[in-house]
Amino acid sequence: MESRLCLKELCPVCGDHVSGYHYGLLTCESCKGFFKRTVQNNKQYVCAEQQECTIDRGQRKRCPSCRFLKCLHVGMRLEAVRADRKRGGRNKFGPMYKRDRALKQQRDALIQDGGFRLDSGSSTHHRTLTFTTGFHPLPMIPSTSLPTAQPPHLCSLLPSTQYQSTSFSNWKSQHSNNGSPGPRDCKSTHILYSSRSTDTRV
DNA sequence: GTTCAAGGCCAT
DNA sequence: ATGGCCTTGAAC
Ligand SMILES: [Zn+2]
Ligand SMILES: [Zn+2]
Repeated sequence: MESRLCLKELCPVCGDHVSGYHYGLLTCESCKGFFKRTVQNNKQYVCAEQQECTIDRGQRKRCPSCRFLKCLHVGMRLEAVRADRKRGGRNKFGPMYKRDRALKQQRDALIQDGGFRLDSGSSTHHRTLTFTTGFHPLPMIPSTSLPTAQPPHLCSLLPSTQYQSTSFSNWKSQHSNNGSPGPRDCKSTHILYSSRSTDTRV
């Protein structure tokens, strides 16, 4: 029942339970970590099939390539991964997370408020919609999750291509190497100046 | 002082 | 490499 005490949403990537907002939307803890590792270490995956692998709780480990692709397709944002690796604080998505939460919360309130529970026959009298919280009648719920966000066209999201967008997307060092699978050593090698990029954490 | 998402740690 | 849990820290 309670939407907050359980977060009954499912991860749009793998279907596992979400643990909160991560890099732009609600995802599970594992996909959060996977996305972070992938972007931070500039991992390059190659699908052994045709980029059509099923990503679910039990198979998400099987094809990192399709998993990362799906991460991007569902809207996880590269720019939410900090190139400078600074911890804590709030990024520019903070307000959006808050609004998205409010939307979901209100939607839930409507549903539980008899929104879709049409009286099972009998009384033909219209029930007065009492908004417990005193909210105004919402025009309509767009149903989509993050409407106000500006989803970059999927084209520019693909890591396989050269050009990236911004922030971490300067893609650090795509030129770092070829052949050797190890971008690694991000810990010892402090890459990049403290670039501010699009991450507006002032 | 509280939030809570972003990064770090480390046992699988 | 994965993912559960921990620490951090600007916004509120
Ligand atoms: Zn997931
Ligand atoms: Zn695949």
